[in-house]
Amino acid sequence: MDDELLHSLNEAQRQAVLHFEGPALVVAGAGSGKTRTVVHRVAYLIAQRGVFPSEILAVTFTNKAAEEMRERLRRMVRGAGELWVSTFHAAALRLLRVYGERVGLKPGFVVYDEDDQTALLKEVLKELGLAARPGPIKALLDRAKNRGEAPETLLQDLPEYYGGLSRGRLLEVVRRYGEALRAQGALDFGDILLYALRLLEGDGEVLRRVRRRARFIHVDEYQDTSPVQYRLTKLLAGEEANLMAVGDPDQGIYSFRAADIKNILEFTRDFPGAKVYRLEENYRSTEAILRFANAVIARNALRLEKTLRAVRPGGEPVRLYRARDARDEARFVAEEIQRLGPPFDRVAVLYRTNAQSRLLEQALASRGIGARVVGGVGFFERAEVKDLLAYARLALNPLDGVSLKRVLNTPPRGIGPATVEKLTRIAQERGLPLYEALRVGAEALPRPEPLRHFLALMEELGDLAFGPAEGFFRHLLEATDYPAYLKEAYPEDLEDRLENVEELLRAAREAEGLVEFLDKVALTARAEEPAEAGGRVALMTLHNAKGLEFPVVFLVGVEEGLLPHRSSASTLEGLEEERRLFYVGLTRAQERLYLSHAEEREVYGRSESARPSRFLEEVEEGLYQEYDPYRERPPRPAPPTHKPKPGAYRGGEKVVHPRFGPGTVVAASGDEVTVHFEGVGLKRLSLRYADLRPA
DNA sequence: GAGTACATCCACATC
DNA sequence: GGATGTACTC
Repeated sequence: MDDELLHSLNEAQRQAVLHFEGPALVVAGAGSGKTRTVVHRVAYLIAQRGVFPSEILAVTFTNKAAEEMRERLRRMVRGAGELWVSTFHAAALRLLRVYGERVGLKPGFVVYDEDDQTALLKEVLKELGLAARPGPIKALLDRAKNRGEAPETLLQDLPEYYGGLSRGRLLEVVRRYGEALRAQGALDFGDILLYALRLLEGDGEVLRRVRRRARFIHVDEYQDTSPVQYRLTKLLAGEEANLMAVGDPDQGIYSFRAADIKNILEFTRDFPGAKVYRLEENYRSTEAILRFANAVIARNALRLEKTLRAVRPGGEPVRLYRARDARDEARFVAEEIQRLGPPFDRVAVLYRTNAQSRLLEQALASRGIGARVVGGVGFFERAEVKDLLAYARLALNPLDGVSLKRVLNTPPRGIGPATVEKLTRIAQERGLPLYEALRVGAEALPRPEPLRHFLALMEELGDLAFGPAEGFFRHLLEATDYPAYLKEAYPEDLEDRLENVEELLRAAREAEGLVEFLDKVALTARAEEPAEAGGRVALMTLHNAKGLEFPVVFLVGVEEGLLPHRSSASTLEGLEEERRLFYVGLTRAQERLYLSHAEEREVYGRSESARPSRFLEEVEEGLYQEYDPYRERPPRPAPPTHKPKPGAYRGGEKVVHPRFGPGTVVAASGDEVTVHFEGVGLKRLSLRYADLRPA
């Protein structure tokens, strides 16, 4: 790298780039040229310090960020192919594919995604005869795994009953779940990092080898590292600690994944002698936008004091639109985008929750504005794609019970719930994996043909599993007559589903083998789907917007209950994280920033009044402008329905239900009422959900 | 075993 | 409003 490249950097960036050995923390404010700095530093290490590309590891937050960095390095550095650029999860999985057997993993182990994890938990609950829901237990498990703590430790802090289960029961479920994963040769997301940690902690030889491959380490988005990721980093960095952590405590937004901004706040304590570099010049946003953002984040206490300076003076004022309801808000967004005109891929609409995307999509579509939703229900979560992937996993690992159950009768082949029940019993009684129980069943059960059929199919697929991935799927489609099944099962959106199948084949074509393909799929975040902008507006959650930038940003739903979200507003930590989330959204904007809130919003399909976010009140009025392109708006229509609140009934009232018709309230307590409907009988209804009106 | 008709419970964000 | 689970039918 020559001097010219160094001169294209500002002073703080240059200092960071020139950092050589020992620990360093780069506190990089939003839009301060963070990636640029890291890329230059890597180039500098190689060109000026004689470091080999094969000695450098760069950890990014998403696969997409990894790809981008790899691409930028390829253009600057010779031998860039030798660099190890990857997410924590991908790096760990790669280690486990090579050394996994040293920590007791079977060669064909599979990675369970969230759905699989939930499915397995449900099985465990059923097996233990418990009626609890899997959701809260899953959250608990994930938290324990991300923190690297035994579930017992977390359980101690819980109330005696959690998710409807006693602590003892809960522990039983957690243990059984762990056993089931092991027996099936499966890892969940948390396990990937945990097993890698165990491997490196317990095997000196592997640790030495990996350290040689990672003499110089970069960790991006360090504020969002979990305790387990922290331990992995610390372990790899070792005594030498040629570690450069890059991040911004003001953008830590993943505490629900056990990320802990203490990791970055305490970096200099963890790594004594660490140099700190501060990138505080913001090249992205106009001064108007930045002043607003700075005013918001200044309210937080848990931060490293820093001031982001705007390089771009002036700019359009930040505008606030007060919408009547979410529909009005969506209309405003769509019409304003229309007013601004194409190209529309300059625009992003950001929201707190995925549920908010629907009205926005509709409003844009009805005006002929193309939109792409980043995230949401991802490609690899579509039923048809999951079916085919489940076959693939099962072919590689017959122990995988979750996949087996998914495909056993998909397409329907006469193996219904009753048969599955019998097979499960056989498996439990004889201590066999479910797949082996199938073989037993094929001999012992009264109707063995469907089972024999299925076993023969899986044998065939097993033979193909180590060939090219695309060939595997082509054979699978034909052998199961899968397209015909889709036609039968989903006549209304057959086209879409066939297109998804095609897309899967295309993706498989680019993979080397089935194992690599499945690993890649497992680690590919929903947000990272191939979604070429192509002149379309980007719609996404605030979380998904991290690391991106757009000339025009709409940040909608800036309301109490949404931002800050009702579930996080009760603690100081929660509130500060919500404020950081808002801050992340604001700092995505380069030139124009619109905020909006609605005075009424639907929650669970029922309209509720909403107040503007407290975050708006915290900002001086001069920093934004109220904006309403509809000066003369039509008079507000009367509220569509008035739904009774709990306590509205005592008994004896005449009411009307949209489906059951007229009836009489028999009893009421809180949200629950019992109503006698003429010709229907007694019904227990929840006032929150039922559209019950006085007659 | 498979299809339909409710009932239930939701959902905050994701590698 | 919508996905998922169940209870009931053929």
